[in-house]
Amino acid sequence: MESRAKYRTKHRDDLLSFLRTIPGQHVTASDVQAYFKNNGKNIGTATIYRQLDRMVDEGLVTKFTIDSTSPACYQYLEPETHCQDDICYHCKCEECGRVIHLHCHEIPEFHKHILEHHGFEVNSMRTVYYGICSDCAKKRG
Amino acid sequence: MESRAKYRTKHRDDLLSFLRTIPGQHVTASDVQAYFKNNGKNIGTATIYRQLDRMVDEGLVTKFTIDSTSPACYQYLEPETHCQDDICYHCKCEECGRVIHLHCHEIPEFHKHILEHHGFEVNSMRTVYYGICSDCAKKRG
DNA sequence: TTGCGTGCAAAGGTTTTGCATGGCA
DNA sequence: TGCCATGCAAAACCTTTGCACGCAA
Repeated sequence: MESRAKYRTKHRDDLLSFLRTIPGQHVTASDVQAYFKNNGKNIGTATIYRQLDRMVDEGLVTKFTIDSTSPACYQYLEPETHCQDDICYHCKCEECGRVIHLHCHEIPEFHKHILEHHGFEVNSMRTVYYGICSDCAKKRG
Repeated sequence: MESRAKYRTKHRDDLLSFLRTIPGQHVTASDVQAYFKNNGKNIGTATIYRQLDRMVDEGLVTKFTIDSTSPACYQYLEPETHCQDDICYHCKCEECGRVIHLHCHEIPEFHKHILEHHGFEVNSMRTVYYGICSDCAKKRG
């Protein structure tokens, strides 16, 4: 099945340019819209969702959800960091709600174990580790 | 800070009884409401959300989200499997939607690493590994 | 010229909230 | 009796959809 021909539009270029200025960061559709509004450019909500979803399909961007009440997050994937070594993993603190980006070499090895011994191929971009961050652990005592 | 006194109500008992009949299964708030409606009992939407969220706080139930458009899932946690040795870990297949319960001794060790080297205390009951199950991987070829 | 992209507004669906009433302790 | 729980409806919120028009190729 062929996919439809895709056009390169000004909005798409603007979106990609913006995303490239914030590598590794998470933004919501509404964050993106606010950024353009602050810079005098208006992009419709639907357009932002449509372009972002298209980029997810194209593998340029990942999308993930922390929980059902907060909006979806999008993150631009830098082409040069597509190698397994520099992927960041997401830890969400259940107490303060902060999302910590973890760079840990043991995680890919752990995922490899799960694949080889349990046949399940973990999607690193999608999986979120829930727990308590060090700051909140200290406060708890 | 003290937490408020909590009451034991008929709706709460009904909800817990129902959840205990479907251990390891995931239900949405709307599934739960439909179940009671089919059995002639009416429980308001808000009540279901409020009780379910309270059970999550109490550690009786876990809640997780597949993506931002589908509703949140709730799962009753059987008390007898609360001991560390028999905790099962949840893997959700992004393709077929199935949830695989994994018993793996490397997971607690991995979580220990995250805690000791990165200061983040993973909550095993809440964390869900997203990815592709072996069946779907085979179908993909 | 063809058909994809866009804007706007409306619709769709889930979850939360306000308030009066009912029920547990 | 004092709070907490509930029901109902409305509100809030994110995301998708329909349609007419604009624009890329």
